[in-house]
Amino acid sequence: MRHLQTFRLIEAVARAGSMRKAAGDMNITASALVRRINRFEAEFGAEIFERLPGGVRLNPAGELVLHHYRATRSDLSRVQSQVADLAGERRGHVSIGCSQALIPYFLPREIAKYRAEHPGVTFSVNVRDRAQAEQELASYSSDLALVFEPVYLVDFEVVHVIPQAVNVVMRADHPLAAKKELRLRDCLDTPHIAPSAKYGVRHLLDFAARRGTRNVSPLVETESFELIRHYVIHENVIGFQIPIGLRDPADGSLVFRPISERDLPDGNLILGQMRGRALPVASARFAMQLATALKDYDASIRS
Amino acid sequence: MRHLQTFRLIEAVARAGSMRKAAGDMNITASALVRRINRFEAEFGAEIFERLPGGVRLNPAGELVLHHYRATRSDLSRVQSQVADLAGERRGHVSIGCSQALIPYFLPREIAKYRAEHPGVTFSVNVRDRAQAEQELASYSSDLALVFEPVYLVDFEVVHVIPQAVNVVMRADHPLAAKKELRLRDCLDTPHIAPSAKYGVRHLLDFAARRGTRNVSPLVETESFELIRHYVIHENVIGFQIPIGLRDPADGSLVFRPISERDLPDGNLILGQMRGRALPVASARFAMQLATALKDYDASIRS
DNA sequence: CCATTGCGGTACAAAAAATGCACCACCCTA
DNA sequence: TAGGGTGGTGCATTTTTTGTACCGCAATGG
Repeated sequence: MRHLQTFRLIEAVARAGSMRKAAGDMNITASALVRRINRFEAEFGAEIFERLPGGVRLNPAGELVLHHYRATRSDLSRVQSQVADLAGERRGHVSIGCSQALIPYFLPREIAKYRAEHPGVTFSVNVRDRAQAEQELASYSSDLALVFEPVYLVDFEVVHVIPQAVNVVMRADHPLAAKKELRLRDCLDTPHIAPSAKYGVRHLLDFAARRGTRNVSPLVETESFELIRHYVIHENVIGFQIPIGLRDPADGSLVFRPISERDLPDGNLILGQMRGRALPVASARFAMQLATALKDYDASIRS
Repeated sequence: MRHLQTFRLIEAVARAGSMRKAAGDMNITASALVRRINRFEAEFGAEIFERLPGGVRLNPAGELVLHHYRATRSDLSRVQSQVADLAGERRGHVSIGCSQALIPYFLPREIAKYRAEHPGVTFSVNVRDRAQAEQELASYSSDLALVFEPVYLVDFEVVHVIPQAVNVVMRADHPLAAKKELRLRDCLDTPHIAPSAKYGVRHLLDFAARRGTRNVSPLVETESFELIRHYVIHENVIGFQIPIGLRDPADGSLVFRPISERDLPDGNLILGQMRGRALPVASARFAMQLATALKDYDASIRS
């Protein structure tokens, strides 16, 4: 939609922090860009950038303008999506920010299932930590967030929530594998590998450990749960993950055991969107499918 | 804002029902207009007008596009208003659709009071019946509605409400003027002049009369409450109006008496806006002032 | 301390886009 | 069947936008 071009340029300038850089990014001359910005400011009635030596920065008015643009763009794409729906084309794009645990099993299955019915719908899936996922909802960078233990910013609206207990991941021959349920102290006493602090699993572990005046002291700390799953095969230590990110391997080499609820409360896996936003048709339908799938999944692991 | 020009043209075409007429209205050639519309449809990905012999009409997709435009325009003007507020200019425009009763006394006083503090703010005030007022909120044609007994469409959000009893208006020498409070049957038995059916006062009267198996049979039926107030001076009949549209004249020629609540329940005078819409700063502030004024007014007539 | 570098901004010509004019095919109506 | 209305289109013209080459300025780095 060409009538939003100026806003796209404004966004690029805000991102680049410099008109000349932004001009390069947008394949345009700096002079043309400068004039578009200046003309917009004149027409709009106020400056939207602070001119600093060495670049520019959005001022508060500019923040408002940028937010208006993002809301407009989002609403327009919603309209286009609804129109495509009207015409029976059922096209669209769904953009999701999610925790790592959803990557290996849950989301691939759900996306494939959705695309089987609506082949015209495309997806973007990005791993984001709890804060990032919510921030991207607010900037209309993604339509949905599916995160473990979100931080609950003001604009976060919960669509569906299921509880998930933190599980211990280890080799089948690990001493602790014999027990059906583990105590937190056993886990902390044995060598362990843990995710870094910005993830919900670690957050819950830290909180529970501190309550028992203990500390999580991982021998390896990582941002990758995939690393955790694979590392425990090579060195016989324990790792942590939530069940939705785990599946018994065919060779039985890995086992998972929940940590007793006495020590560690269940965390929440939450599907959310930006508060008050009208999602595009495809995203809204997919969110509904996800909510159903989460509900069924939760029912299945409880039975 | 020039980037919305195409949408303005679309709106004009939708209003005119013909591209050539719209082209005339917008001081542009039909050819230019046709090409802009066609280019927009190509870019948008779908037709937004039905081509009929003898003109064009918005199709459902077009309705969505037009609604998007109105929402966008409204949000943009909200942003501009907020920015002006940031800059301490305190400019803006407030657009109100209201019932006739508010015209003579209440709104002029409140608007003057507001403008005394914010001289940069301009107003448009239009008399609308109950359905129109709400419909104009939905199309972003007005920011606020202040109506007696609204019909409550889905998108109507109540900001403040006060009860108002239907009053009888008559000359001081009318026989019924002797009583402090009138019964409905007395009013229906005496010659009366009444507003037409689309107004809340008549709606309440009709409803109450039918309950008593009676009929409102006005000797003059009018859409103008001003006519009612003046007519009862010339022919000694009774008329109806709500208190907020009435004030004792200096010469004591007119008197007002409430109809007993046993016969006629109080109606609601309601200040509302479009559901979920973020109003421009000036409109939001004025709505708050109106709510306070209504509350004070209600308290004063009860004491 | 002065040359260099990168910044936003601007004059002028070239390129691109929008517009106006004349005209077409079409459909309804008188 | 003729006439007036509709949406749509080729072409020359006008308006707008862009690119090139600059300017003045402030920070930076030898």
